[in-house]
Amino acid sequence: MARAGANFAADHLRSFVSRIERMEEEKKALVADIREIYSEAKGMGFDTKTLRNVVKIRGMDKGEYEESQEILDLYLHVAGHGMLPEDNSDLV
Amino acid sequence: MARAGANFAADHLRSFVSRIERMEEEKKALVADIREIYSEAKGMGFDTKTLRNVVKIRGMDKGEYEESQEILDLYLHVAGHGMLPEDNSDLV
Amino acid sequence: MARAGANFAADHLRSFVSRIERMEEEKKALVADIREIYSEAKGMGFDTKTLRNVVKIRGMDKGEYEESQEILDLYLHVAGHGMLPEDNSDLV
Amino acid sequence: MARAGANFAADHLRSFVSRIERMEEEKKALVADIREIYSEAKGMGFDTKTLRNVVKIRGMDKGEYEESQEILDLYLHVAGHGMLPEDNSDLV
DNA sequence: TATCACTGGAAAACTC
DNA sequence: GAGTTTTCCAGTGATA
Repeated sequence: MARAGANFAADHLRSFVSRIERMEEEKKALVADIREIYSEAKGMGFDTKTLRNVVKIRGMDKGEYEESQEILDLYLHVAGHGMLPEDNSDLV
Repeated sequence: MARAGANFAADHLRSFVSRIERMEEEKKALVADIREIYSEAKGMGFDTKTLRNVVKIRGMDKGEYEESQEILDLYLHVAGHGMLPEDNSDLV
Repeated sequence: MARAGANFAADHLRSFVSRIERMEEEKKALVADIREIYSEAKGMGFDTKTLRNVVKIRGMDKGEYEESQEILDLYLHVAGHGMLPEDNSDLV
Repeated sequence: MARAGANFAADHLRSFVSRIERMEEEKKALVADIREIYSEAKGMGFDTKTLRNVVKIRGMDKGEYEESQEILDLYLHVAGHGMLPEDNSDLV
């Protein structure tokens, strides 16, 4: 049989493509499931946006979140007043 | 001339469409300008996401922001511990 | 026992959060697996970018069809108001 | 004078915020104007939804063309690797 | 009022 | 590890 090498490669290619496509399907289903849970929570009166925030924050490094809050506070202070509050930072 | 009414309507339609399209262009340009400012700020070392947050919060009613923060804190507490912190709320 | 409602809600909140976090973990693992397959294919001499394009094209057909249907619906809606195709000249 | 750097940064931050807020206001006004035009057209007997569709279709052509070009690029990239069109049979 | 669709931003993932 | 692209979600506006 001619082109044995090509067939060999083609077989592998087919295999890779089908494996990937199968996993993409699983991933897609998983995303749909997650969305479904949020929807369910919403149906019970929970605030979806806040819930997403909770999951995000819990997934963050602890200090990471606090730091981002501090930066936000600093920006808010500076934007809202004529002078820097404590003069203890270069802002960025 | 026949179809005077139709032409009349067509003239108005043309006018409406062109006026709308012109304003849509202006709006598009404005959005691009705003994005440009954020980009400029970023180039000076400011954190873009935080900056957007500042603008958003400043545009919110004051109590509104504080309330959303309190709800977030409550959710975080509940999600992170086995019991409710103060027992003074129905959560939602 | 007092506060049954709050504890009930808290239990649900914890349940939602843990279910979501668990699924997010699965999703994360799945993404890693997919990446692994691409890596394996690359090791066998396949061009990763091309392989991704193949998967994308194969998955795109359905979506493309639906999108073209939506555009057709738009045209039909306009045409249904006597603006297309004969009256087209009156539009611009 | 100490802290010149911080004040400098603070001034810039305030400037960015006020410029953005001003432009957001303009954008808001523009959106209101567009809505007003649609309302005016409606008052003259035009169907608002159809009118919006007309504007959308007229604005869509360019984008649609670019999208089809991207799809073509995908195909060409795959074809450039000897997978299309003759070797198509080996793919699936 | 509430749902639907769309635009625009944030985050994630792949590439180099 | 940085930049770019892609995917996802929040917010806004229109419609019923």
